[in-house]
Amino acid sequence: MANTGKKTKGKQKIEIKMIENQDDRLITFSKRRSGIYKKIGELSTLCGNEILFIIFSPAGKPFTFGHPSIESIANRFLNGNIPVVDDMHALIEALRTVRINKLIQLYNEVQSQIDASNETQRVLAQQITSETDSNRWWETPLDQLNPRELYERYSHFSKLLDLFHISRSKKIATASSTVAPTGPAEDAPANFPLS
Amino acid sequence: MANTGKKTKGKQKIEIKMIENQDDRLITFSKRRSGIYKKIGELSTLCGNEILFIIFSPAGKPFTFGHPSIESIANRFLNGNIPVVDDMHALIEALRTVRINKLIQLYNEVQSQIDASNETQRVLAQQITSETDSNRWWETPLDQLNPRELYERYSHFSKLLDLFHISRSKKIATASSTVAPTGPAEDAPANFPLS
DNA sequence: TAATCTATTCTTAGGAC
DNA sequence: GGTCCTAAGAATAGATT
Repeated sequence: MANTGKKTKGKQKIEIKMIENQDDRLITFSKRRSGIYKKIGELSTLCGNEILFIIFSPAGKPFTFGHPSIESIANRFLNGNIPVVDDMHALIEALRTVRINKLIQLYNEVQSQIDASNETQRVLAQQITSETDSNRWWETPLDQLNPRELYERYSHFSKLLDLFHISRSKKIATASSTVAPTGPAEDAPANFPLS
Repeated sequence: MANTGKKTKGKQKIEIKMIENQDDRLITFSKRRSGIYKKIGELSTLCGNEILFIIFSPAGKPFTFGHPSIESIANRFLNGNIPVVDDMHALIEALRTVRINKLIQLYNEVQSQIDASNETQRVLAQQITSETDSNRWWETPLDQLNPRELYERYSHFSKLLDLFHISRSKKIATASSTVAPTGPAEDAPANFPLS
């Protein structure tokens, strides 16, 4: 037979650079992301460790993958499973671990609030236009590590919200007492000024 | 030649379950972690997206891998590169993205504070025993999403610190004003009571 | 501890549906 | 979007150095 008999070209070597064709890029993104999920799951199982994986799609949408459950990470310290603290260094390590776990837990809370279902999405959207509850998640500060930066961000947030006539009549609850009052809505530029 | 001539056994198939032998487990952890780093880097390059990867070693030590720089993710929103917000859903998405980016930034801050160098570690340890600055990082609350839980945690922290005669004379600064005063140090059980 | 080796398994690019 | 297929490239278990 003159024909090679090969039914497909099989895997081809590709150069590691941005895939220009959007369809190919999306396919590759999906395939390789799954492959990484699998590898993460295997590594977690093989080595008994805990993993958080966050990836932003080209469109900016975040995908996460945690192994095992992220809750197990967050609860490790709360359950009293504190590593033997036999010196100052170990204490610092333990506190760091807690802090990181808290981050993960926080992330997961946000994630579950948003991604739970389309219904949740609808409820959130409804709340924006009808409720005045100041305890909504996007209005609570994430932390107090950098009060100044946090203030600036929330100032931006409040402007954004104003642009959409959302929070005109509310105070933005933050850890800082010096948050500027949110002014009336203005015409909305695509990029609002930063200060 | 009766000998097979094979110099090694090559890659063997393994069952995906906890590797009991600690040496093998550590080797596998190191090898596969590198492999995942590589795949993440490739995916980021191929598809132009941004990735954060956090993995806790069996000993609890966190490893991170971000592609490209984590700063680029955190700054995306601050730089005014806000996606066109043409409806309420998109606004929610944008706010969520900011929130996640803030988490990433926070994580990175903690990471850099701790991992920068051994010297930083030493300085921190020294501060524990000699300074009274209430703004030290491990005493500032991460967030205010769950004040009750935060209070409980810091109550535990203060007990831990007491056990090591660290913070006997200080108040633990928290977002809550109802933090229990830290009592005198007691004998240190491996697992202190949770309430 | 880290790098190297090699045979084998695993992953995946490119299609087809 | 998802599945299946194949063949070739890539990763890696087990060992050595």
